[in-house]
Amino acid sequence: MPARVTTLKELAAQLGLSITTVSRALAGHEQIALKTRQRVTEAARLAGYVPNTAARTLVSGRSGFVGMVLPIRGPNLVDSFLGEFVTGLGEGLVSHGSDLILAAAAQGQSELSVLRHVVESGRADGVVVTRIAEVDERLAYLRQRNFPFVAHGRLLDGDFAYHWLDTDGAHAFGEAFDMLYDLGHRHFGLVTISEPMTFRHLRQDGLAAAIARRGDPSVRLDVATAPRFDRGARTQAINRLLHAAERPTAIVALFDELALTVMEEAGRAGLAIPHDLSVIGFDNIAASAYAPPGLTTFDASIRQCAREIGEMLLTVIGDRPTTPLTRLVRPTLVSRASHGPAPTGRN
Amino acid sequence: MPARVTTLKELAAQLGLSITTVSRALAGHEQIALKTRQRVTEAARLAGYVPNTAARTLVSGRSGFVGMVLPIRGPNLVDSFLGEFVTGLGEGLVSHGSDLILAAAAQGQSELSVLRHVVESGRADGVVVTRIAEVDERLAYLRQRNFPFVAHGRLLDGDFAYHWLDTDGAHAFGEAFDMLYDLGHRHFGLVTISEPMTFRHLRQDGLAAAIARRGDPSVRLDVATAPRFDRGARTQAINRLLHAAERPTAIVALFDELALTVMEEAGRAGLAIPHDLSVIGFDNIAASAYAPPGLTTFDASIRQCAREIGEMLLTVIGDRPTTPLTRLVRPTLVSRASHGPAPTGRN
DNA sequence: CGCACCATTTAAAACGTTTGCAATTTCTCT
DNA sequence: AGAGAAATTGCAAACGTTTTAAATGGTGCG
Repeated sequence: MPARVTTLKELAAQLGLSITTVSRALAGHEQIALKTRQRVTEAARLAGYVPNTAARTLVSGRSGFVGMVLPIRGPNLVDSFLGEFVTGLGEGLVSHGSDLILAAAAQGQSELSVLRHVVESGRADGVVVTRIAEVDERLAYLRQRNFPFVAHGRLLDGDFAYHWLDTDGAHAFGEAFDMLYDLGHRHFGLVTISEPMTFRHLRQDGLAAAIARRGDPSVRLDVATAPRFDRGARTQAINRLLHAAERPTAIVALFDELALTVMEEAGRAGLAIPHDLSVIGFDNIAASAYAPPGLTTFDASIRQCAREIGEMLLTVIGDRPTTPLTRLVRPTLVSRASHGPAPTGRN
Repeated sequence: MPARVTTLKELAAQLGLSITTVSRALAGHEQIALKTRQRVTEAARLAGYVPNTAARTLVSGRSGFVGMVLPIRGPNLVDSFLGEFVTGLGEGLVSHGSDLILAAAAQGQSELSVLRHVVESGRADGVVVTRIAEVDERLAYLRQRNFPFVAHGRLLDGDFAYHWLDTDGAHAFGEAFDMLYDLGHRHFGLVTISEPMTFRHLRQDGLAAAIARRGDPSVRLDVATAPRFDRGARTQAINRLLHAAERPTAIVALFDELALTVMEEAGRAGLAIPHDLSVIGFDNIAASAYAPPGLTTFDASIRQCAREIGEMLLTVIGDRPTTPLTRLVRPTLVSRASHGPAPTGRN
């Protein structure tokens, strides 16, 4: 390894040129003689010169970073998409040479305060916001701050324009209903969460809309609700559904974790899947492929979405488009063995 | 929201003080009068002032960031620990207010070049290196560069001192062998990968050592090897093991993904687990709990380890300890239903 | 030979912060 | 009141880069 040249100054001294010329040569300015440019580039390469990020950021106002807040939840709660999401985001950013900053929000610390810190400190040129709440203070802040961001998810009311990419959960849930209806199911269960996240709303509405479209008054929908991270309450709610006098023949869960719990509890109650009960989830997490008999679910291709989000954000940072970039991604059905025809006789 | 004050200069002007005083007051210097300190702090709070990271980094030489390279592999290959690891790391860093930088290495781009870029650009004060190879150019670079880092994993030969945290895979594999031996197993299979990662070496050595310790010449070990990311070759190697004239009664896999494939292929071959074949994995990924009959494996508590790595790295950055910080974490056995007594009759 | 013009290079300011040292103010004591 | 010490505050440089505006040197032409 050659002697390390840290700074432009050192490189300039070594070449007998001014800092300005070296800087411009490396930036490829036409006004610098081609021969000089080549000489400088070669010397920089040899010296392993990498421009100092802090200095460049300070003068240019661009850090080349994209930020994201990482909420730290209870000791055993890890966002099941984080790995995929971060990989996709990295993939989307790498072509422009941008890096990702993950700023952790400790338990109890508001996500907004961390977000503000990231934004106001100039650490990032833009941010990604995920898991949109029905009333989302982060979006409100970013908007009034006029800071570049892309949301993974939508607000319910389009009261202000912003850039987002969302999974079309409404469509998926409609598709799930139609499929189950065509298999003879009339009595449905929905397992959902109590938190005011917009994706919950959208998926439920998609289900309701599909039911309404069908216009069959014999269709019945029972809903079980529990807080997102309360495993006990979740199990309880699901069991109420499973042990009701009239049990649904098909249960749709807001996401796979819930669907897997449904399958577990159904097994415990002696119900065979899909013979006695059809179950459909959403997200296609790894475990869903392995949980017998294999969960039918929807794949939202998180990594691909995150990649697009990264690319969108780079566009937003670079071009500051005035019309919102929006993208609705339709999830694909992953048909496994947890759904089937409605049971014929009453059990 | 109050009018935004971005800079120290503006804040100083507003308070009728010099930049120096404001800076010192916010830093809590004793030499600034208490009353002034309080007045400044309050004004800063009100104005929502957050110091500019670039400027601070430039002058102090500390960025407050910890870096990590994120290798982008094939479209469907996501590091299964990434989510947990990143969460733990964030958790470890958050108390000191450090953020995490994830620099993606595009497919085909060398991880080292990205690491160099992160280091030389002054983006990070220290880095985390995972998945240590038997000959690891990243470690060599960081060492000669004398740059703070903590490795997740060990080199095989302790030829130079560095800071690391590792999972005691050798111990776990010994434990697995002992348990299976005591259950009557004598013919073992090992499913492993061909890449020269040190964790492979350590785990295999742990197994070999346990076998040697037992000193029973009737113990036999067959090894199936395949490239880490080649699913076809993996299946093939496993099937050679399963369909050998004399089939092992117990298979130990280097990690859960391999163990799950073993269970799948065993099922396909009509073998009942654990009746005909015991399988033990390593890592305790989410799917292992769901894959019937439930994979017995070892939990390495990645999140907790990553958290410790984060804390170690902050110590390394702050104190530059001369003696290496090392920590060997013993994984815990997660006993599920994929292992049992050796089959009595010969099949 | 001198002037204008072009190509190429450079000096200096700026970004926002921290910090060594100096300056100012306030206090204490005689 | 005045000197000296102590407490408090401020000036100015520095970090490494980009960029504006200006300087330098060379060439062709009259």
